[in-house]
Amino acid sequence: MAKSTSSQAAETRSAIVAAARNLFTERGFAPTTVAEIAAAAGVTKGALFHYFRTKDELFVEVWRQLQVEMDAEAREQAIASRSKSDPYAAFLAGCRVYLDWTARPDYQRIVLIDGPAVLGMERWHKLDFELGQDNMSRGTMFLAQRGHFPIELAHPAAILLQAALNGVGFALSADQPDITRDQAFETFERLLRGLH
Amino acid sequence: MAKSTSSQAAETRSAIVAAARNLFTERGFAPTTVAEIAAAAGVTKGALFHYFRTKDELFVEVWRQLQVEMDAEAREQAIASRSKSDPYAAFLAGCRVYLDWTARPDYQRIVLIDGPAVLGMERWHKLDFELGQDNMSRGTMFLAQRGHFPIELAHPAAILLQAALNGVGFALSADQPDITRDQAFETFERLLRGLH
DNA sequence: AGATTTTACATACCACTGGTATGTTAGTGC
DNA sequence: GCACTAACATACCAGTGGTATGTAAAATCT
Repeated sequence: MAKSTSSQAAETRSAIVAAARNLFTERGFAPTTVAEIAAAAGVTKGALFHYFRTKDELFVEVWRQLQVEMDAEAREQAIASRSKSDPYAAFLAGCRVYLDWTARPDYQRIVLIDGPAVLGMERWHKLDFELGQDNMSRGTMFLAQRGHFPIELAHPAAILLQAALNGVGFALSADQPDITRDQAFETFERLLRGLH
Repeated sequence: MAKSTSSQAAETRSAIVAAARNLFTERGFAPTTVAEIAAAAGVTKGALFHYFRTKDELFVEVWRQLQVEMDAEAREQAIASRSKSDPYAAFLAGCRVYLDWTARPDYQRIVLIDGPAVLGMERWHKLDFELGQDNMSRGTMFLAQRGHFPIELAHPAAILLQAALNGVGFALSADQPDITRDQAFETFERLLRGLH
């Protein structure tokens, strides 16, 4: 009794991804079993392994989905905040969106915590920094060009700043109220402007 | 044929921890089996589970060991670099030591990558920030007191800066030579001084 | 429009994993 | 010397990711 049309098949597939995303968020990658994922998606393990050769491969798909969503929103907000009076307002808006995402439990657990552990450092570095590092580097490059901070430090600065945003998400989502989102972003902005 | 004296027992225990540390560094937490660890330590699984109730518990011990070593070296260097002309030279020296550790493969894999995934966010946050965040906060607090940046941002700044150092270790240990250790630290210093 | 191949799953099964239960032997206090 | 415990070894188990195999429907070919 195979599902007939290919659109139904696509539905099945995305149901699996959605179920995996929920369970990975709630309980993390390792403690979540593929049987649970299949059950939550309303299919059997056979179906799951038909679409994904391994549990890791399914994880990568979920990981990618989150990154793409985040990136889309960041770009959207960056474009919306474009202004001629403050040429890097757009860049700053993108950073703000990214900061918000780092505080989201799904993004945090899947992308920031389990991501490096499952993918391994080399794949994670390649994928993650490909996506975010580029935007950040453009921002620091802009600052270097008009401030008096050396242009060869633009890339190192981008690395440091993106890592700072990654880490602050952990602090924000921890229940302890020793830091607010606005404080975090204000500090980030000061660090940025402090460069030039 | 139980090992007799308690000193021999301590040796066995530390052999297990050392073997685990090596294997966790080389292959990561999940792919390393307890049987491998026991074999590498020259004992059986029974011995391992005699000392550690669970694989996680063994991991925590390894994790702690690394953190303690790092902290000891940072403190040592900080004290050695104390000077009256530059009152926060000691703080900076500690940061430098920490940066070096974030680029080490064992510290990176065990503490920074697998740590959050295995411990979970809440335990990780508690343990890690207990150890490292405190030092960093003292440094930013010092800066806040004599610069013109608001003291309520000292703690957020500490969080951002430590995360920045965490992240830069990844970039440094990746084979790509787009950033050097000195560039990274110079940039970090600029960010620090930019605060006030 | 029948035959053939491919897709989309379900079912049954397997090797291996972390963990447990149960030995067994040497030391320790009395 | 005798109970008791610490320090392991051995045997075993439930659950896990993954595979091999089966099967019905859809797509494709002739």
